[in-house]
Amino acid sequence: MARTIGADGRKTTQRILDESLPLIAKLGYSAVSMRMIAGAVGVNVGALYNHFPNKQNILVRLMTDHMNALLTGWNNVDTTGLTPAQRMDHFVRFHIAFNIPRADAVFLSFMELRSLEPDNHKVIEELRSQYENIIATIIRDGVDAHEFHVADNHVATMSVLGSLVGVNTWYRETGRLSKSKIQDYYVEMTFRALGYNEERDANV
Amino acid sequence: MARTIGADGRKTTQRILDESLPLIAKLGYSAVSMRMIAGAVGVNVGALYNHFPNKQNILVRLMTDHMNALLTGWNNVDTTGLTPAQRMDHFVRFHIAFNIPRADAVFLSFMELRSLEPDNHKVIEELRSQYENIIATIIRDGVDAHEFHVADNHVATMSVLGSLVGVNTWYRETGRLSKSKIQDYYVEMTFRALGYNEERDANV
DNA sequence: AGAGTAAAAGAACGAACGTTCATTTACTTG
DNA sequence: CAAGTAAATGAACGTTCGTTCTTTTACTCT
Repeated sequence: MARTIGADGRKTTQRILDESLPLIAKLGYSAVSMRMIAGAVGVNVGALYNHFPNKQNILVRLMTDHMNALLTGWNNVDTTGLTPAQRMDHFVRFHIAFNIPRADAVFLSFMELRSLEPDNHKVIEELRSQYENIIATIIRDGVDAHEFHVADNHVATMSVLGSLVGVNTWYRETGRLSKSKIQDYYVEMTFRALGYNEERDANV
Repeated sequence: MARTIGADGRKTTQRILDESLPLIAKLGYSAVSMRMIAGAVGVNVGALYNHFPNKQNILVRLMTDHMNALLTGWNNVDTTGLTPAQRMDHFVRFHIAFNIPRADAVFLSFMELRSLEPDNHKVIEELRSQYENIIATIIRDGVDAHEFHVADNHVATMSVLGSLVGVNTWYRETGRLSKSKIQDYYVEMTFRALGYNEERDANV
């Protein structure tokens, strides 16, 4: 056999990404072989190399595509004229809404950094820190505007991010809580953790 | 060559565990070969099989040892006669103090569940949920005692756990903040997130 | 001291790995 | 319709994988 009827390069490239994502998220990058991916796509191993130069490049594409979509997604949220607290409200809801349907990509992007060669690692790490900066900036602005009261900006940023990232580890589509209820709860807890509208200063 | 001078089975077993831990934490279970482990220990590949029946068993030992130490550690914290809020204070400090020096084991125990065969997976998952239950119980008791005010017990549990687990992803020994300052900050933010001593009820 | 066991070396096993390559076939373009 | 390119096959490459096995040596116990 050779080229099959209806074969389309762009479609095959996308299918490789689509099939790789859940495989790598479930089993880990090292545990997924090119033959597994080829099998899931329904193609011979060698054909993968028409679309990606090597295995690592598939992982890199998955990660950069996800991180870029995440940052672009937030950029498309209109926050002009909003107070820091209102921006945080929007951010928490955005993060949850964006990440829940992308559990595999989220997991992979946070977990498989260690599988990347140094140069690729740098690229992804940079995108990742841009996302952290979004939170850090909102918190700083909120503190400056006396809406938030935190003992330490960095610890607050990391605590908020950790709490949000954790949603993906336990949320199940079929669960008891709707997505919008979860958003409400997380906004509430985030605001509390950040000392929103407290009279007193942080007593630490 | 054969048996080396001074070779001691129990010591070698422990060395295998000690060397495997950072390797697997850094590279992932699948990416670490038995030859790498043997090399780190300073022993031939075949010798590993005098101490562990197979590769997976090394991972299982690392995980069970860690989870058991974690649960035992908390059991050894005396909380008799304490209010739920005081227990939470102790718990947050315990979690941070225990986990920071064990970053590799923490990471591995949460991340390599997917590398376990079903039976082993079940065992570790059970230990893991025991730990979640500690938090859930304190929160429930605190709500019953009107010390905490949360909209949803489970979401609150997961948010607190996520925020705490995240410490390990950013804490560095050489960082700006001492361990005890971090404990103070996290206790404060956890209490706030749980609506500690609020007059009003949760307004969600 | 001699017998039995514990702990290592080191070679070897087949299977699976990522990758390459020649080849074949389908599509596109002039 | 012919020439060139895109996209696949399937076999093969050299490595590395987890694991097994035989052999050798160090220690322990009577």
